[in-house]
Amino acid sequence: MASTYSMASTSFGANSRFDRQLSRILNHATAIFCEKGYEGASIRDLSRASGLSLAGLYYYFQSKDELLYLIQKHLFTSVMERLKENLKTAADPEKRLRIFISNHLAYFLARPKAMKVLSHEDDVLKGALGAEIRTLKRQYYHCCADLVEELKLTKKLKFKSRAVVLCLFGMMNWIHTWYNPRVDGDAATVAREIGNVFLRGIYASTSGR
Amino acid sequence: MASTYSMASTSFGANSRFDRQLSRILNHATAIFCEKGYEGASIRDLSRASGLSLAGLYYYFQSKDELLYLIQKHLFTSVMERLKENLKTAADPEKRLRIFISNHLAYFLARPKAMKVLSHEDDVLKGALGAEIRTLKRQYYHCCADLVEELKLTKKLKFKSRAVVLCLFGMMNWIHTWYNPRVDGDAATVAREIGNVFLRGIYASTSGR
DNA sequence: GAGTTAAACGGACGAACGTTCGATAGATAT
DNA sequence: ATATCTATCGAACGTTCGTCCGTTTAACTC
Repeated sequence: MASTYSMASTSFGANSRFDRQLSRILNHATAIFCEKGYEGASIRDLSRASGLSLAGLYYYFQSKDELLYLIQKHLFTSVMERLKENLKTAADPEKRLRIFISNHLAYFLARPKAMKVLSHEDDVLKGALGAEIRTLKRQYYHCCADLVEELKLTKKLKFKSRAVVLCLFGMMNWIHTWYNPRVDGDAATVAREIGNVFLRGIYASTSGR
Repeated sequence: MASTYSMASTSFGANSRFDRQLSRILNHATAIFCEKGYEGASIRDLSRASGLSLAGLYYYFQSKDELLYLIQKHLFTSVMERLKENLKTAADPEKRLRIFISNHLAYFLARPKAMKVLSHEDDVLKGALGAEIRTLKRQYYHCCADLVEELKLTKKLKFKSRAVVLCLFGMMNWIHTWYNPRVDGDAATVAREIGNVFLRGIYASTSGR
């Protein structure tokens, strides 16, 4: 009974055979959770999709909850990892915020199904697993909030930080409901457009109304 | 067997005793769908919450699907009704767009659970019921898109209309994940803030980048 | 090639699911 | 007083659910 998991960079990270198979299963699970929702998806759906038996699947995880936990945890740690790497290349506050936006969109528009699972099954997990995911999410939020605060101080802007940061997340995360690469261009294009709206939106606000 | 429903203005509209009871049930259903999600919520949960038996509930609707349909349909028609009323009071394109935003937020921040059900259970309805809801949604989207287009022409602005309209919806609809009236102020306050970010965001864009 | 571990399986468990049937109490109409 | 209709109920139907037990095959190790 293998009970520790290792995570690498691409997809769900694969070293040993166990990791590779688990990765395959998590990818199938992501697709199914995306299509039917966590509650609407059954382990039997996953069994059909992955070609493994019901009992065979349970060799790789302990419960349906843990399945969702593994997916969400991997996504948060993975996008955060890339963010930290990308932020090293710039010191200018505006550029750094643009990097956050393009990192977020590049990562999640390349994984639209994962994006939906992350934002749609946001508060499904209860107990310890849910608490851990919420912690990761809060860390990611604060990365963005810090960048906005940095910019705000540098340019002496005036706005409610909480509100505008959550506006930015709204613009970015709502995308999974409408994005079509053929109509809307690639991730970099959308990142530039959202960055434009957001930065102009907060730049003009040096006075009250 | 009663098979036609009437809808009035407040909550779920109540004329006859039947309508009043149906309204009560739909309100309970909204709360439960909000808390557990459509798939995760059971008719038994609704039975417990409403104090009616399982079989007694089915006197008021034909299926769980129809329950969700009734909720979503009422919300769309109801918010649209108010919008049209409110738009009568202004002719200036910018004011009209601000009215759309404040109408949307006033309506949905007063019904946070309904807001979540509407955006969270967006694509669960299949078949004819789902198609009808999607039509209502498209109409509502176009109301907003037309207002943005109006403003764009008047002020000779330059941007991808589709992208910015969906950015606006993103900001507005993401709110159900974070809004706290004690921290973030009332609906009018949030509407002003989002309106500021959005309008400044699109006003500055008369050139390409 | 014997022995051990890893990986998968069939088949079942009890519980919960959406839905329906036939019965019934109260109200309304004749 | 009788008949009809509205609103409700208990009890069950057939499915599907997540999970687990015992066993078997496949893959290494020595």
